[in-house]
Amino acid sequence: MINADSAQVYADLRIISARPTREDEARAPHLLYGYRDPAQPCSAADWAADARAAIAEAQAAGRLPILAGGTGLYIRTLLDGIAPVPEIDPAIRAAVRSFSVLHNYAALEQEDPEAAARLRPSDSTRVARALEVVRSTGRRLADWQKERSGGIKGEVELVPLVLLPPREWLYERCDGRFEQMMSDEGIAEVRSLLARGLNPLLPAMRAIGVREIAAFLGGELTRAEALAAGRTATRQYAKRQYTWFSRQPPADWPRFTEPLDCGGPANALAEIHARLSR
RNA sequence: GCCCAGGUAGCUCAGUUGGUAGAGCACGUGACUGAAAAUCACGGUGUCGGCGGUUCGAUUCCGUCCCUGGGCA
Repeated sequence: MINADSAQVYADLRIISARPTREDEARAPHLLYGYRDPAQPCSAADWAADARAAIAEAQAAGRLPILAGGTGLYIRTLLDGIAPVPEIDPAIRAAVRSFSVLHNYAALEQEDPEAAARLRPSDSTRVARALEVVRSTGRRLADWQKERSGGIKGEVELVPLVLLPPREWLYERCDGRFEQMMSDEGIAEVRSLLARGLNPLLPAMRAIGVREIAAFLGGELTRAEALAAGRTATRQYAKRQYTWFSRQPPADWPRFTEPLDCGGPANALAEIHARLSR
């Protein structure tokens, strides 16, 4: 099993990211789960490189690699590749991220007007990315993006399956899942993560559940408020995944739309087996 | 029982000198090229508590009833 989820890569987030349990992990080798320190953020390209290695490792061992996870950009990067932008100068990155979108957008209009015209002035992540790329590499992001490298789509036999269970069923699961995160173990996990004093902008610090439970621990939210906020955030995230996986993957990837409880996973696996045996 | 305040979107509330109403959040739809559990865009979803009255027209004014909160007994 190879993880394709951007939060499950972080060591400190076993419960908060709903990683496979130790019992699950005992059933088969699991790779790329909890393998990174939250202090070192993982990018889509970082993960894709690790996933390529993990797939090669599985194949060398004569095992069938199964990727599972909900980060669409990661999977796309692995299969289709990504623009070969070099590492960004850390000082430039830190400087860009310390400014407001407003400030960065004004700078982008000067340094890469084409990108500024393409992006929303309020889109802080993309504005910052375009700006750090042009500053650090001296080349516009759009120029880099004319090329994609590292995709393994042509080198592997892919058996994709998109899971799109009924929305109502999914939302009930989201509510139940956040209740589990608000357990003593989940709260303890967030408490020790907070104790590390990491930059709150790091991906692991932004994971759903960390914010809400931190607010509860800090006395800004009651337990009930934190629970409600976490459930809402989980459902909203599920909806974004739903939109991505409904619309972004190629049309010929099969969509599995049944609930995934009580035989659902078995049905999904049967579908995979059926496709593999063809 | 009496007095006061309030009843407007799923929630918290604004507003309409009488011409059927709008913010935030929630919710819905979508975008997505190195932070993606991120970031962003679009959309108002409503017997304005009920019933009567005045009026060309009432969510708005009047009466009455119901409900909620507070106070006095």
